[in-house]
Amino acid sequence: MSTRRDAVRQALTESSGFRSAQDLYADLRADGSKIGLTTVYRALQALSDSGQVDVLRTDEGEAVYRACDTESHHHHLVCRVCSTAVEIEGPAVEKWAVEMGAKHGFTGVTHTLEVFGTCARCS
Amino acid sequence: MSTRRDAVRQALTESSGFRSAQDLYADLRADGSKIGLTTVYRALQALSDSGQVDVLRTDEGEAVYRACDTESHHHHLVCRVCSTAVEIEGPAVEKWAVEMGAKHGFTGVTHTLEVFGTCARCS
DNA sequence: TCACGTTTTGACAATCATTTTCGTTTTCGT
DNA sequence: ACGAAAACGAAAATGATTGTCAAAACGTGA
Repeated sequence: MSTRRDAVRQALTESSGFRSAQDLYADLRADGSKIGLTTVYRALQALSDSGQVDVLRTDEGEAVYRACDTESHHHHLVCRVCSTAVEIEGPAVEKWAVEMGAKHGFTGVTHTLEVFGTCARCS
Repeated sequence: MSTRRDAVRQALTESSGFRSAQDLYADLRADGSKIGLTTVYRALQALSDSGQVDVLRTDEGEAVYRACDTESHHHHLVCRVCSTAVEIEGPAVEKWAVEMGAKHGFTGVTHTLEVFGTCARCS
């Protein structure tokens, strides 16, 4: 739809890692865009609502976003230094989570799982 | 050491779920304590630094704490409604995470994993 | 018990990411 | 081109968390 949202999506796509809203805003402005911070937040909200970008929280509680190749369920292997991420899958974990939930009487089970480390380039 | 820190630890222990600093502060004050919010944050910081309590972030980015039975590595099955949590282990997942890291050249691999659902009582 | 240096505490101010508010500008359909 | 609806952006508001700093509690040696 909007040119602004596309700009945000593209800024995100140009990075292979997770980026914060403030980050993206700074990048866009640095590239000459007159976009406002509010719009960046709105775009990211819309993109994550529609499942086009993944969101996760840093240890400090800041939200970071990533435009992933697939919209299907997956996890990430994230570099602690440069935040670059690789999409990974773990079928066994999915099953394990559901089983654990059932075992303790929990319904509607979901889970969050992220793997962190230092990538080859940053080592 | 301090009575204050013990008060926070106990307030946390009395709950089987994850609680936020603001939450604990409200509880303590409601119980008649004159403790300050700053002190609650300091106590939680110290307790988590020493590994006596586990911390995780809600979707909204708020930090929530829990006094777990074990200090060894484990994960949680958390009720989405009442936040009660059960400590769970997944040996297979631990190995999987490390393997995934190695496969992509990542070193110093760690991971975060939490399972969410609605507990039997809240269903 | 008293004086004094150290640690802990709590009221209040400062931060900082994120959200709201609210005019203004653009976009679209007709 | 025209008006309604959607998108924008600047600035103010929010809310959790942290920093500051003076007062209070503690411990200890005299």
